[in-house]
Amino acid sequence: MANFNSSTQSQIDLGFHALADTTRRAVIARLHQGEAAATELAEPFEMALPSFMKHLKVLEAGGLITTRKEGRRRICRLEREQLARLSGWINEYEAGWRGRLDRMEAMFREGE
Amino acid sequence: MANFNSSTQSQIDLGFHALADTTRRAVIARLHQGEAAATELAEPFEMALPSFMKHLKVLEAGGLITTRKEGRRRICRLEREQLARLSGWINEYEAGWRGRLDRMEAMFREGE
DNA sequence: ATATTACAAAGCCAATTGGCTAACTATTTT
DNA sequence: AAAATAGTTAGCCAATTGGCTTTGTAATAT
Repeated sequence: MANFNSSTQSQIDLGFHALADTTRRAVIARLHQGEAAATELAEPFEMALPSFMKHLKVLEAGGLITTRKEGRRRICRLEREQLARLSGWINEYEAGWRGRLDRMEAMFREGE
Repeated sequence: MANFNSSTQSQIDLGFHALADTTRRAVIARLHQGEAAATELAEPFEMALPSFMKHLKVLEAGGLITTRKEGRRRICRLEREQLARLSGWINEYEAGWRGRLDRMEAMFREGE
Protein backbone atom coordinates (compact mmCIF):
# COMPACT_ATOMS: atom_id res chain seq x y z
CA MET A 1 0.00 0.00 0.00
CA ALA A 2 1.44 3.33 -1.03
CA ASN A 3 0.11 5.41 1.84
CA PHE A 4 -3.16 4.78 3.66
CA ASN A 5 -3.60 8.49 4.35
CA SER A 6 -2.52 10.57 1.40
CA SER A 7 -2.80 13.79 3.42
CA THR A 8 0.34 12.72 5.29
CA GLN A 9 2.39 13.40 2.17
CA SER A 10 4.54 16.37 2.94
CA GLN A 11 4.48 19.58 0.96
CA ILE A 12 8.07 18.85 -0.02
CA ASP A 13 7.12 15.43 -1.40
CA LEU A 14 4.30 16.98 -3.42
CA GLY A 15 6.49 19.86 -4.51
CA PHE A 16 9.26 17.67 -5.91
CA HIS A 17 6.69 15.35 -7.43
CA ALA A 18 5.21 18.33 -9.27
CA LEU A 19 8.65 19.15 -10.66
CA ALA A 20 9.23 15.59 -11.87
CA ASP A 21 7.48 16.07 -15.20
CA THR A 22 8.57 17.92 -18.32
CA THR A 23 5.12 19.36 -19.04
CA ARG A 24 4.80 20.75 -15.54
CA ARG A 25 8.29 22.22 -15.57
CA ALA A 26 7.47 23.91 -18.88
CA VAL A 27 4.42 25.46 -17.23
CA ILE A 28 6.59 26.77 -14.43
CA ALA A 29 9.08 28.22 -16.89
CA ARG A 30 6.22 29.95 -18.70
CA LEU A 31 4.75 31.34 -15.49
CA HIS A 32 8.02 33.05 -14.66
CA GLN A 33 6.99 35.55 -17.35
CA GLY A 34 3.73 36.26 -15.54
CA GLU A 35 0.28 34.94 -14.79
CA ALA A 36 -1.72 33.09 -17.42
CA ALA A 37 -5.04 31.30 -17.84
CA ALA A 38 -5.27 27.52 -18.04
CA THR A 39 -6.07 27.30 -21.75
CA GLU A 40 -3.29 29.72 -22.65
CA LEU A 41 -0.87 27.56 -20.69
CA ALA A 42 -2.22 24.40 -22.31
CA GLU A 43 -1.82 25.71 -25.85
CA PRO A 44 1.77 24.47 -26.55
CA PHE A 45 0.95 20.91 -25.52
CA GLU A 46 -0.54 18.17 -27.67
CA MET A 47 -2.72 16.92 -24.90
CA ALA A 48 -6.45 16.92 -24.19
CA LEU A 49 -7.44 19.74 -21.89
CA PRO A 50 -8.62 17.57 -18.99
CA SER A 51 -5.22 15.84 -19.02
CA PHE A 52 -3.50 19.17 -18.89
CA MET A 53 -5.75 20.38 -16.06
CA LYS A 54 -4.56 17.41 -14.01
CA HIS A 55 -1.03 18.75 -14.33
CA LEU A 56 -2.20 22.11 -13.04
CA LYS A 57 -3.77 20.36 -10.06
CA VAL A 58 -0.53 18.56 -9.33
CA LEU A 59 1.32 21.86 -9.47
CA GLU A 60 -1.23 23.43 -7.14
CA ALA A 61 -1.11 20.49 -4.72
CA GLY A 62 2.65 20.87 -4.67
CA GLY A 63 2.29 24.53 -3.76
CA LEU A 64 4.11 25.65 -6.90
CA ILE A 65 1.19 27.61 -8.28
CA THR A 66 -1.96 29.18 -6.92
CA THR A 67 -5.05 29.73 -9.04
CA ARG A 68 -8.10 31.95 -8.97
CA LYS A 69 -11.22 32.26 -11.07
CA GLU A 70 -11.57 35.39 -13.19
CA GLY A 71 -14.82 35.19 -15.10
CA ARG A 72 -14.75 31.87 -16.90
CA ARG A 73 -10.96 31.75 -16.88
CA ARG A 74 -8.75 30.14 -14.27
CA ILE A 75 -5.67 32.27 -13.76
CA CYS A 76 -2.48 30.59 -12.61
CA ARG A 77 0.28 32.28 -10.73
CA LEU A 78 3.72 30.98 -9.85
CA GLU A 79 4.55 30.55 -6.16
CA ARG A 80 8.20 31.47 -6.01
CA GLU A 81 8.36 30.85 -2.28
CA GLN A 82 7.74 27.15 -2.76
CA LEU A 83 10.37 27.03 -5.50
CA ALA A 84 12.75 28.66 -3.03
CA ARG A 85 11.84 26.13 -0.32
CA LEU A 86 12.52 23.19 -2.65
CA SER A 87 15.79 24.60 -3.92
CA GLY A 88 16.51 25.37 -0.27
CA TRP A 89 16.04 21.74 0.70
CA ILE A 90 18.57 20.65 -1.89
CA ASN A 91 21.11 23.19 -0.77
CA GLU A 92 20.50 22.81 2.95
CA TYR A 93 23.34 20.35 3.28
CA GLU A 94 25.59 22.00 0.74
CA ALA A 95 27.70 23.90 3.20
CA GLY A 96 30.10 24.34 0.33
CA TRP A 97 28.77 26.72 -2.24
CA ARG A 98 26.11 28.50 -0.24
CA GLY A 99 28.63 29.49 2.39
CA ARG A 100 31.13 30.36 -0.31
CA LEU A 101 28.74 32.77 -2.00
CA ASP A 102 27.97 34.39 1.32
CA ARG A 103 31.63 34.72 2.19
CA MET A 104 32.40 36.19 -1.22
CA GLU A 105 29.67 38.75 -0.77
CA ALA A 106 30.99 39.57 2.65
CA MET A 107 34.45 40.17 1.14
CA PHE A 108 32.95 42.52 -1.42
CA ARG A 109 31.16 44.53 1.22
CA GLU A 110 34.36 44.81 3.21
CA GLY A 111 36.19 45.94 0.10
CA GLU A 112 33.78 48.82 -0.49
CA MET B 1 -0.60 5.38 -21.39
CA ALA B 2 2.09 6.90 -19.22
CA ASN B 3 4.97 6.76 -21.65
CA PHE B 4 5.42 4.15 -24.37
CA ASN B 5 9.19 4.46 -24.13
CA SER B 6 10.37 4.94 -20.59
CA SER B 7 13.93 5.71 -21.70
CA THR B 8 12.68 9.09 -22.96
CA GLN B 9 12.26 10.24 -19.36
CA SER B 10 14.80 12.93 -18.81
CA GLN B 11 17.44 12.86 -16.14
CA ILE B 12 15.76 15.89 -14.60
CA ASP B 13 12.41 14.08 -14.43
CA LEU B 14 14.06 11.11 -12.76
CA GLY B 15 16.08 13.34 -10.47
CA PHE B 16 13.10 15.25 -9.13
CA HIS B 17 11.12 12.04 -8.89
CA ALA B 18 13.86 10.61 -6.70
CA LEU B 19 13.60 13.63 -4.42
CA ALA B 20 9.82 13.30 -4.09
CA ASP B 21 9.92 10.81 -1.24
CA THR B 22 10.76 11.28 2.42
CA THR B 23 12.70 8.04 2.71
CA ARG B 24 14.86 8.90 -0.27
CA ARG B 25 15.50 12.44 0.92
CA ALA B 26 16.56 11.02 4.29
CA VAL B 27 19.06 8.81 2.49
CA ILE B 28 20.45 11.83 0.68
CA ALA B 29 20.75 13.74 3.94
CA ARG B 30 22.62 10.81 5.44
CA LEU B 31 24.97 10.48 2.47
CA HIS B 32 26.07 14.08 2.88
CA GLN B 33 28.07 12.75 5.84
CA GLY B 34 29.85 10.26 3.60
CA GLU B 35 29.49 6.98 1.76
CA ALA B 36 27.61 4.07 3.28
CA ALA B 37 26.54 0.52 2.46
CA ALA B 38 22.93 -0.34 1.58
CA THR B 39 22.11 -2.13 4.83
CA GLU B 40 23.61 0.66 6.93
CA LEU B 41 21.45 3.17 5.07
CA ALA B 42 18.38 0.97 5.46
CA GLU B 43 18.77 0.59 9.20
CA PRO B 44 16.68 3.61 10.34
CA PHE B 45 13.68 2.56 8.26
CA GLU B 46 10.93 0.14 9.23
CA MET B 47 10.82 -1.40 5.83
CA ALA B 48 11.77 -4.74 4.33
CA LEU B 49 15.19 -4.59 2.71
CA PRO B 50 14.00 -5.29 -0.86
CA SER B 51 11.60 -2.34 -0.54
CA PHE B 52 14.45 -0.14 0.60
CA MET B 53 16.68 -1.33 -2.24
CA LYS B 54 14.06 -0.11 -4.68
CA HIS B 55 14.51 3.37 -3.24
CA LEU B 56 18.23 3.12 -3.82
CA LYS B 57 17.56 2.16 -7.43
CA VAL B 58 15.30 5.16 -7.86
CA LEU B 59 18.03 7.38 -6.44
CA GLU B 60 20.57 5.83 -8.78
CA ALA B 61 18.26 6.15 -11.81
CA GLY B 62 17.82 9.81 -10.89
CA GLY B 63 21.58 10.27 -10.86
CA LEU B 64 21.56 11.33 -7.22
CA ILE B 65 23.76 8.49 -6.07
CA THR B 66 26.23 6.11 -7.64
CA THR B 67 26.96 2.68 -6.20
CA ARG B 68 29.75 0.16 -6.36
CA LYS B 69 30.28 -3.32 -5.01
CA GLU B 70 32.85 -3.74 -2.29
CA GLY B 71 32.96 -7.37 -1.29
CA ARG B 72 29.41 -8.33 -0.49
CA ARG B 73 28.45 -4.77 0.32
CA ARG B 74 27.01 -2.17 -2.06
CA ILE B 75 28.48 1.20 -1.26
CA CYS B 76 26.45 4.29 -2.05
CA ARG B 77 27.88 7.69 -2.74
CA LEU B 78 26.09 10.99 -3.14
CA GLU B 79 26.31 12.70 -6.52
CA ARG B 80 26.43 16.36 -5.62
CA GLU B 81 26.61 17.42 -9.24
CA GLN B 82 23.12 16.14 -9.90
CA LEU B 83 21.85 17.89 -6.78
CA ALA B 84 23.41 21.05 -8.14
CA ARG B 85 21.79 20.54 -11.54
CA LEU B 86 18.36 20.09 -9.99
CA SER B 87 18.71 23.07 -7.72
CA GLY B 88 20.08 24.87 -10.75
CA TRP B 89 16.96 24.13 -12.76
CA ILE B 90 14.79 25.66 -10.06
CA ASN B 91 16.91 28.78 -9.85
CA GLU B 92 17.48 29.18 -13.57
CA TYR B 93 14.58 31.60 -13.88
CA GLU B 94 15.05 33.28 -10.53
CA ALA B 95 16.20 36.75 -11.47
CA GLY B 96 17.27 37.30 -7.89
CA TRP B 97 20.09 34.86 -7.46
CA ARG B 98 21.09 34.73 -11.06
CA GLY B 99 21.48 38.49 -11.00
CA ARG B 100 23.50 38.18 -7.83
CA LEU B 101 26.02 35.87 -9.49
CA ASP B 102 26.13 37.94 -12.67
CA ARG B 103 26.78 41.12 -10.74
CA MET B 104 29.56 39.45 -8.82
CA GLU B 105 31.15 38.18 -12.01
CA ALA B 106 30.93 41.65 -13.52
CA MET B 107 32.70 43.06 -10.48
CA PHE B 108 35.44 40.49 -10.87
CA ARG B 109 36.04 41.38 -14.50
CA GLU B 110 36.11 45.08 -13.66
CA GLY B 111 38.54 44.45 -10.83
CA GLU B 112 41.05 42.71 -13.11
C1' DA C 1 33.15 -26.69 5.81
C1' DT C 2 29.37 -24.35 7.58
C1' DA C 3 26.88 -20.59 9.00
C1' DT C 4 26.00 -15.89 8.64
C1' DT C 5 25.72 -11.68 6.30
C1' DA C 6 24.49 -8.70 2.57
C1' DC C 7 22.38 -8.30 -0.98
C1' DA C 8 19.68 -9.77 -5.60
C1' DA C 9 15.89 -11.48 -8.31
C1' DA C 10 11.20 -12.62 -8.97
C1' DG C 11 6.65 -11.97 -8.44
C1' DC C 12 2.33 -10.49 -5.86
C1' DC C 13 -0.70 -6.56 -4.73
C1' DA C 14 -3.28 -2.09 -4.01
C1' DA C 15 -2.88 2.72 -4.93
C1' DT C 16 -1.39 6.38 -7.92
C1' DT C 17 -0.28 8.46 -12.30
C1' DG C 18 -1.08 10.28 -16.65
C1' DG C 19 -3.32 9.78 -20.63
C1' DC C 20 -8.17 9.60 -22.95
C1' DT C 21 -13.44 10.60 -24.12
C1' DA C 22 -18.02 12.18 -23.18
C1' DA C 23 -21.09 15.09 -21.07
C1' DC C 24 -22.09 19.04 -18.29
C1' DT C 25 -21.82 24.13 -16.33
C1' DA C 26 -20.82 28.77 -16.29
C1' DT C 27 -19.33 32.92 -18.68
C1' DT C 28 -18.84 35.88 -22.71
C1' DT C 29 -19.77 37.16 -27.44
C1' DT C 30 -22.56 37.98 -31.21
C1' DA D 1 -31.50 34.16 -27.29
C1' DA D 2 -28.05 31.47 -29.27
C1' DA D 3 -23.43 30.23 -29.94
C1' DA D 4 -18.93 30.01 -28.62
C1' DT D 5 -15.45 29.81 -25.02
C1' DA D 6 -13.27 28.08 -20.88
C1' DG D 7 -13.41 25.07 -17.78
C1' DT D 8 -15.28 21.05 -14.88
C1' DT D 9 -16.71 16.39 -13.67
C1' DA D 10 -16.85 11.63 -14.21
C1' DG D 11 -15.18 7.49 -15.54
C1' DC D 12 -12.12 4.30 -18.36
C1' DC D 13 -7.51 2.35 -18.98
C1' DA D 14 -2.52 0.80 -18.97
C1' DA D 15 1.77 1.66 -16.74
C1' DT D 16 4.25 2.86 -12.63
C1' DT D 17 5.02 3.05 -7.71
C1' DG D 18 5.98 1.39 -3.33
C1' DG D 19 5.10 -1.86 -0.21
C1' DC D 20 5.45 -7.13 0.74
C1' DT D 21 7.30 -12.31 0.79
C1' DT D 22 10.02 -16.02 -0.93
C1' DT D 23 13.98 -17.78 -2.78
C1' DG D 24 18.64 -17.66 -4.51
C1' DT D 25 23.66 -16.23 -4.54
C1' DA D 26 28.07 -14.38 -3.37
C1' DA D 27 31.25 -12.92 0.25
C1' DT D 28 32.84 -13.21 4.87
C1' DA D 29 33.23 -15.08 9.46
C1' DT D 30 33.59 -19.02 12.57
